[in-house]
Amino acid sequence: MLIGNESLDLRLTLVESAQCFHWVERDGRFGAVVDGAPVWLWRDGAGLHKEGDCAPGVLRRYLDLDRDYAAIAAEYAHIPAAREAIGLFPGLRVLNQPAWEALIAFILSANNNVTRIRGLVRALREHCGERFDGGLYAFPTPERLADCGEDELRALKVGYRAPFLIDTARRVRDGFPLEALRNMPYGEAHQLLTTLPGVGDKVADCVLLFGCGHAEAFPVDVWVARLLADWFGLTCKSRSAMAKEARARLGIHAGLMQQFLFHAARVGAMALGD
DNA sequence: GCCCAGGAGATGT
DNA sequence: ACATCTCATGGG
Repeated sequence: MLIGNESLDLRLTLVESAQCFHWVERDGRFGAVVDGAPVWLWRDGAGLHKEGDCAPGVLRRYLDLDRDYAAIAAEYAHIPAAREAIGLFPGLRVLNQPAWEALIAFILSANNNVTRIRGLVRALREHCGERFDGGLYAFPTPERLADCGEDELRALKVGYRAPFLIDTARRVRDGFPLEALRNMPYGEAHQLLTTLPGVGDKVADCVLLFGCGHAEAFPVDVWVARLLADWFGLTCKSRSAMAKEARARLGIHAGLMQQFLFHAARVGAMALGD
């Protein structure tokens, strides 16, 4: 079924840009469990297509298809590094994932690399997520993860993050208002998220940007810290101070811009100094 | 062996 | 508020 014909590079957005870690590519299609059902996405000459029970509107929102990225580009056209990064990746969009999935994935991301994060997310899904036809696994539910033992998760090689996953899952199971974060002011939502085990400033910003619709949330990891120093002249500040300054300079869509800059730096598409 | 990876938490000042 | 250390794991 055709779901749209907007500019969207599925591989870049769902896999390569490291904003989520669970989509699989098979025969040129991209699959995952979305909204409780397996979905496969692909593009041909007519546009973007889906196969699966997921409603088209749900996928359009997940893929951020209803946002005007040309308008975002115009917003940042006066900033050379920003303009260059946007121009390099015309098919990149910032996903709207379920907050719970972004939360678990980015707790695993701490002091880790993209390849290994992907492996850990897969191990977690295959160990305690629901299996569907076609070999796709859903994210484990908060209830299921809350009942895991620490040794059980350590056997999946999540290492010291095991208790973070379990304790955060218990907080969510017991009523932490994940869904309310979307409608809170950014600062309040950020502060509340950092009360969860394994969630610091950076992971909180990832959850807000990729899972709660807060486009101003600006995660600062090792790559973004380098790029802010090199391309924007921000140095000698803490990560949180860099994030605050970046939000001030880049405005209400700072986080969207961050994703273009992050990817440009990480894949070496724009040079970083030493 | 060392350093690094989409960092966070504990402890000390 | 800021600096330093440790925390598993795998790849270069």
